[in-house]
Amino acid sequence: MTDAEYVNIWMRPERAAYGPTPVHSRAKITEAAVRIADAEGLEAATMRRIAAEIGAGVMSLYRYVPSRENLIELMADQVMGEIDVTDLPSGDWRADLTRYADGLRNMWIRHPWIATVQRSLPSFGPNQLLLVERLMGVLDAFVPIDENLGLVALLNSYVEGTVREEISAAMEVRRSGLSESEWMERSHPYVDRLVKSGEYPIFTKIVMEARQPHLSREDEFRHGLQRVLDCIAAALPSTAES
Amino acid sequence: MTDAEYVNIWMRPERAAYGPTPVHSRAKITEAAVRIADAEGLEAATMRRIAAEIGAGVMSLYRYVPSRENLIELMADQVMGEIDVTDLPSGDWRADLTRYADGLRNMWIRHPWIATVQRSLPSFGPNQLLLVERLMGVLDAFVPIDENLGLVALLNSYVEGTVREEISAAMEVRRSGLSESEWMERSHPYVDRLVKSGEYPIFTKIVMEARQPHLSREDEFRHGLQRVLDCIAAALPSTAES
DNA sequence: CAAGACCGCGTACAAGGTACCCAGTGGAGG
DNA sequence: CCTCCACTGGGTACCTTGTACGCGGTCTTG
Repeated sequence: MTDAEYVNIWMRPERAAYGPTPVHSRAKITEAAVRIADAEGLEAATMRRIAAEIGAGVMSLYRYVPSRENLIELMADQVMGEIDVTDLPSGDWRADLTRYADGLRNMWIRHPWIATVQRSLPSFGPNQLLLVERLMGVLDAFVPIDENLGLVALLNSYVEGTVREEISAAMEVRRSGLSESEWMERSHPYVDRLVKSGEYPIFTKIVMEARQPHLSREDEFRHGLQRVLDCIAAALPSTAES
Repeated sequence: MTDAEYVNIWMRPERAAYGPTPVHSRAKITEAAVRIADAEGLEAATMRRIAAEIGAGVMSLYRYVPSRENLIELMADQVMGEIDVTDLPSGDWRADLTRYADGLRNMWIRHPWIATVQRSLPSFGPNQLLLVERLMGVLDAFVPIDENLGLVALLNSYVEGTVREEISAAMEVRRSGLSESEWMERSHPYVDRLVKSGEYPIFTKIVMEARQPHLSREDEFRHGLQRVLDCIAAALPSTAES
């Protein structure tokens, strides 16, 4: 079976039970890559950089991982594993989904590069799969599976959409290499021009509003989450009241 | 003012009013790049490829666009302009938001690479800004601006989240270079192993369900959209009934 | 103990973004 | 009309990055 014959990284055994004892491991490589991506962005996690991080030769990585793309899949699955879904479902679906949503949001904030990686069902890794199992188990007793899929998708979309927005400005600041205040300073003329043009009254309203004291990101998130949960509640039969 | 001094691509004039008449234009370059990305993915839209497409030298592109990253911003704004939001708000907020959601979804399906580009408010281009104006204008009369932001974010998240899911499998198929049936064939052993392991009952349920006849993507989208609109309705004052 | 599969990893190459340079062009000032 | 020079298209070259290939050493199996 040649390399290309494997469906995905999860079907490929890490090592064969033969030959010298490996010095490194997928786990070590993945952790190093995640560490670099967290600190400097996914594009900084080059094969050379990762190899340097763990004190390996660049090409040694390819003994453990078939390609950088596959490594990124490993990274994605790894951070999915950080979301605590033990003991789900607990019986209180609202509490369960809230816990999940918080966990997902915090994970994204810790690993903002996750926003740039595509994932699809057939390439789900073990952590991702377990997450789906536990998460969808929460509503499984109340609704048919496709309704469940829709509701979970709604929740996921809400969380990811919200966090994406939170993240994107922060990512741009980092990408520019400027400090946050320098970056704001730099953006000012553009925003100012738009506001002064008078053509964007609502944009202007947003900018003005942003200067007012308002809810913290956290509270804003909670508020929107309640809305989504209410929306989900409306789709459940009355037997699901918690 | 050196190149780096500009806030973003929108603050930088396309050309100076001096010297020989330019042969190309930002618009032509952007359109070519979008065409390539639509057909072969964003990573196929290299500077060399784009230059070849419009019959220009590679380095000529840099007379119009400071960098590939900025070009991608131009592309993103361009396709945002394809969403028809003329005459919004019409007075019927539900119809307006439905039209917008459909437009957004169709645009994403036409340009799936959009899923991989990050966008943030301070780098919004004219089309994106106009879209925000018109879209948020729909609910502006009914709710305060931060509530409006939250509701619009919910709608956007739903649409983008849903389309991302639709797209991701399709993108993976293309990336693999296989035909869809070959790809399904290839995935089979993995899915089979998971199902047979018995450890993933809900995943199994999803897979089984997928073999049953079910709603079309389109209908599924509409169904979920209704749910989101109901959720938005609940957040509006009674004066907003349409 | 011989064999062969596997180990770490150096070398080398292809692809892609882009800095730099050059010759040619055409509007502004004389 | 001529001169000047900021601008034009674009060729060459460099740097970064992913990764194919091969080598000398190692460890399990027959």
